[in-house]
Amino acid sequence: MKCMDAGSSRAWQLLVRFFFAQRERLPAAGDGLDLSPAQWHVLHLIEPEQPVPMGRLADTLGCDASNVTGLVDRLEARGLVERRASAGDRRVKVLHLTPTGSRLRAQLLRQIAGGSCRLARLSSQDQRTLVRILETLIDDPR
Amino acid sequence: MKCMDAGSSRAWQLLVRFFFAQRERLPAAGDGLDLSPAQWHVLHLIEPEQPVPMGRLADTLGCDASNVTGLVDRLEARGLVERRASAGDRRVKVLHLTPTGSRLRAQLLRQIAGGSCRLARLSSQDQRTLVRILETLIDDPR
DNA sequence: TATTGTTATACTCTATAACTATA
DNA sequence: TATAGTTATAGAGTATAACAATA
Repeated sequence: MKCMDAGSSRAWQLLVRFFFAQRERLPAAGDGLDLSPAQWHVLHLIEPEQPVPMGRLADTLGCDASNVTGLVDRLEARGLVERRASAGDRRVKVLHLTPTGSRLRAQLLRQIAGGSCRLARLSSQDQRTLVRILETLIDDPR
Repeated sequence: MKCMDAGSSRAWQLLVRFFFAQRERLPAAGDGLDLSPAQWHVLHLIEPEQPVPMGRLADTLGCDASNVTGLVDRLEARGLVERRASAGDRRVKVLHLTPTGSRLRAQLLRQIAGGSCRLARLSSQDQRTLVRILETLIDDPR
């Protein structure tokens, strides 16, 4: 199969290794904030003033809708997000960050930024290239 | 703090998002093999003919020892790994891959290699750059 | 006494299937 | 009928605390 050429295969192997190495450190990142990795991810995905429908969240997370229900239940119980009925289609519920949620998210982003120390050692050019490549990888459908 | 400059912070955020995006897709990778992400990870870590003590596995996974007990219980129930008492210290149990486990692990590695499809769409130059950058990130101590 | 792994317990994450309300 | 979200249920992952066997 042509997707296993040397360059991309090597890059993939490195990404997987880097991914696993960092993954173990991610829960620690949200540790002081009492967030599980999944909650951490959800909070990361909802930007203030930019509400997200639950269905889209399920798509982005790549998990079942029933799962999102529980996830949001817990976040809502902590007063971090709010469900509101969508104006156009009343079956849809959109998620808004509360002020508390917004503040916690900001803390979270600061913690994430703190993890970028290694990346800061890259040259500016490499940083730009990395950003561009990652954007390609993330945006590319499937 | 100087590690929070715009370029590295953006790159880090994208890396984190990419990790999570992949994380949700990992079960799919082991899907045909009926492996959860955690089991996937454990099997990935035990090389044939190179047994691993349970304690070291807990360290590598970054989780509690009690967690490893359950994880290994399920793998052992499927005949993929085997607990054996260590010769030197009989408190320690080392994990060996069974022939079945070894075969499944080989399949797993082939699937991982297949995951490089997205990366194959990058230009050769980008692939080389990505490899170089990732090597820097991984080799750099902490 | 200290360490390795297990057990008991509790909570979160995850999926499937059946259900409700809306379209 | 089809879709968005919920509920019920079950299994896996995770941590803490108490425990057994060994050092």
